[in-house]
Amino acid sequence: MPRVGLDPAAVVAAGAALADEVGLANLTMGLLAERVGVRTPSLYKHVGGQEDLNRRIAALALSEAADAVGGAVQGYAGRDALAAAARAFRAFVLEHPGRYAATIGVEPSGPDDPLAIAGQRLLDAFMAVLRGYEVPESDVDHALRMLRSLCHGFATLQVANGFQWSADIDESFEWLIAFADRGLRAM
Amino acid sequence: MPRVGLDPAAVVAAGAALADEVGLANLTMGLLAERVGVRTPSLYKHVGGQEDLNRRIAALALSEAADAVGGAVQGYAGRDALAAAARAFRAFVLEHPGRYAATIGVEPSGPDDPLAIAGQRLLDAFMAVLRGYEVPESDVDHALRMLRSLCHGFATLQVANGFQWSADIDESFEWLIAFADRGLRAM
DNA sequence: AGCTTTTAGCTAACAGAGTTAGCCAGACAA
DNA sequence: TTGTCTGGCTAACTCTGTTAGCTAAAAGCT
Repeated sequence: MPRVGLDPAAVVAAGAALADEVGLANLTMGLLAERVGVRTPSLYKHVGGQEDLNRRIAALALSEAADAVGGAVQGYAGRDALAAAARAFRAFVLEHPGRYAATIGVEPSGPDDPLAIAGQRLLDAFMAVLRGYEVPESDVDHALRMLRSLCHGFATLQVANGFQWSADIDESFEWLIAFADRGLRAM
Repeated sequence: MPRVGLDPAAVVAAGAALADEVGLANLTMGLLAERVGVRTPSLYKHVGGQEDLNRRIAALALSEAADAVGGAVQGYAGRDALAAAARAFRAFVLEHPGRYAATIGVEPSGPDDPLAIAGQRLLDAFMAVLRGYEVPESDVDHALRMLRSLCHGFATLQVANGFQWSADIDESFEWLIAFADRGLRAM
């Protein structure tokens, strides 16, 4: 038996990539094993099982999303920052629908769970956007939730093909950014 | 063998109720069969299988959501209508998380698919809200998608326990309604 | 009522996915 | 070289979805 030299990170990365390709619902342990060149039970030497795999993929996805959004915002403020963050977030979800889907419904076990840390980093990136607007301290949490709901809702509806009729989706997203910008500036 | 007198509608209704109780991911054919007092294979006399069951639950959910939102809007206009629609939608998702989850990712097979009809009815209910604002014809689609993204995003994040820290969630939702109202009135 | 047809329930059986147990050889350290 | 650790393997089990084929209850017809 030639050793493949796997480790948990490699398994999780392959799982995330596979989830993006075939959809999270079709990510099976057998398929993942085949992809990394190993028999199914061998995966259990690296991850605890399907639920653990899902959590790790989710943590990876949130971390990558935080990097993408955080990086996109660098050097911008106000409307430019908002647009950059929103576009980066949506692009990430569209490019990595499987791994992003893994983030839905998972709950961190504690404050030092990598999942919680990655999620917080993503929130921080959006928080940085809000700093470019004069939103009262008491409204920051609400505004953050609004931004998150908007971006998450739009992106997930789009990947699920939830927008049926013909109007251009990119145009709608730009419209939505402008809408949020006007609202935030008017505070 | 005493006949139970099932029919597709009863199976779907029971499935939707069970999904709300145990979560869509834990809705199993065996569990549903037990719930309706029948052996598992007997379910296949009424629904085509798990995928078909999921589609039917989704159609039921969208239809009920359309009724809830449409009913709530009756007699209101402008901000009152927006608030009524948004609250009714979120309340529905919070009360019926399982059946609403079934709507995510399903695609209608054609224009006369009950799924498409129910989805259109829900959209129409939100469209009625927009009629109370002076939004230009060219922006209606974008505004509708914005409302949908907001409501869908907020509700799904909340049922997934996606809002971590302490600020009051109901308060955030009311803030969000006010935010959308200001933005729509300013067009 | 009696006969036929339909059909909703059943048991049996199978396929596929997740998981565990236990073995064995490759890699590394002394 | 030898011993330990560990990442791979096969075998086996459970649980879920599904199909096939049977039987009796209901429904319809004369």
